Amino acid sequence: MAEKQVSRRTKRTRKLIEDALMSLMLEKRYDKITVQDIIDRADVGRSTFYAHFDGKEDLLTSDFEQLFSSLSQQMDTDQGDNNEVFSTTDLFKHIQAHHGLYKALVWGRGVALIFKQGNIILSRIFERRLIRLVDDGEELKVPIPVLANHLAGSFLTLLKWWLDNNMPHTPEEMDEMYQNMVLPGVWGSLGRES
Amino acid sequence: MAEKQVSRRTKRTRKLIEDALMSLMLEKRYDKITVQDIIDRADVGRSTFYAHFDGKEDLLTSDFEQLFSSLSQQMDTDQGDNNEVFSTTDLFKHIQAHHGLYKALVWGRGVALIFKQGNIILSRIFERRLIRLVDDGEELKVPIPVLANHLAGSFLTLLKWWLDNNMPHTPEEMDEMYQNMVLPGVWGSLGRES
DNA sequence: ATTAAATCAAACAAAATGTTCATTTATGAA
DNA sequence: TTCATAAATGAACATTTTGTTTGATTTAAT
Repeated sequence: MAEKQVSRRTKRTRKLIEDALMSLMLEKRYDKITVQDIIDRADVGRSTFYAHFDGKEDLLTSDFEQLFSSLSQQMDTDQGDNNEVFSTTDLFKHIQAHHGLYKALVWGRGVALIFKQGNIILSRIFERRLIRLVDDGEELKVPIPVLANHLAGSFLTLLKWWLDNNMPHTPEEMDEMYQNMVLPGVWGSLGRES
Repeated sequence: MAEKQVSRRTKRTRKLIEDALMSLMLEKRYDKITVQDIIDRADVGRSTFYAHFDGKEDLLTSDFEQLFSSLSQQMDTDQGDNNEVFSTTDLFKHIQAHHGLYKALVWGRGVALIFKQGNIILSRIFERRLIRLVDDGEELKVPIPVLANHLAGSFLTLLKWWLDNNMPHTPEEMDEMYQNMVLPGVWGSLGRES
């Protein structure tokens, strides 16, 4: 995997631009932000911007993917014992640590991306975990993909609520609520007792 | 409430434009659609468009509000007996009836709007229903607003899955899955047995 | 048939997006 | 430190999209 060779100058510039977008996103809706705004804030030439990104869209996805890939990586190593197959404490912690960033994303067009990309990534993770729990051929009240989708969606919904309300609870408390609301239904749908 | 006096001609034109946007949204992402696209499709003059709407944004919210207001109205009259406080069959039916429209909305920028506006409207409804179920002062594992948010979010997540997968189940089946996944957690969080 | 409202096309101004290029600046390898 | 070169600059430019204005036409209600 040939490490992409990037000069520190390039790295710095990219970071300048990315940070500019983030800071702007805290102030106004993504679709109201122009490229001009970004390069003004980043104090970077117009041509420089286009040398690095194809446009606003590209910039946003770049930011976002970076963020979520570190997260999904963490969740994947982090298997958890059987009692905590669906623990989200670490997720909430990760997000608390980067909450400025996430908050920015949860605003404007960010919501769409979070709910799309985030759902895809999390669903995949939950699906893998669910499959380990059921014997194949087993008849379920709710199909696995729907369950996985539900687990991911519920998490993201709760996450959004948390961020929208300035994180009034600890990650542990949030996880507890999540477990309370979601687990009974999941176990039931799998035909298990909690 | 003086009924707004609109000529049928105006109504027709507005509908032409609204339909044009809908049909375009099935083809490409909302933010890639230009006003030019819309008026070409609607076969309507540029000035006419701006006579009716402030811009694309205005048009979309107009479409959306119209759709969701009829829905929330229906849900509000439709109280349901105690066993079906959280029945969503009618919701799924309503959406099936307008699925072209919803599918369009669930695409591009629509997702953001659905998950924002839709969540607000549904949360309000669920919150009212939840309040009727608990004695005040009662200590809950999960606060009512969080529960309401969860109910709304789970519904919208499931709805999106349904539409994304070309509605492979009947509204009744979808509602059953919804109940299976969501109710046990809600009753548990309220400190009740199902 | 008359009239007022609504639509039209076409031409604008203004804003935002991308591209190009000659010039300057910083980087890292020698 | 030196120096070749990769990267950033900014200013000019073409293009696209937006939103407004005009005055000529069409349409629908009385």
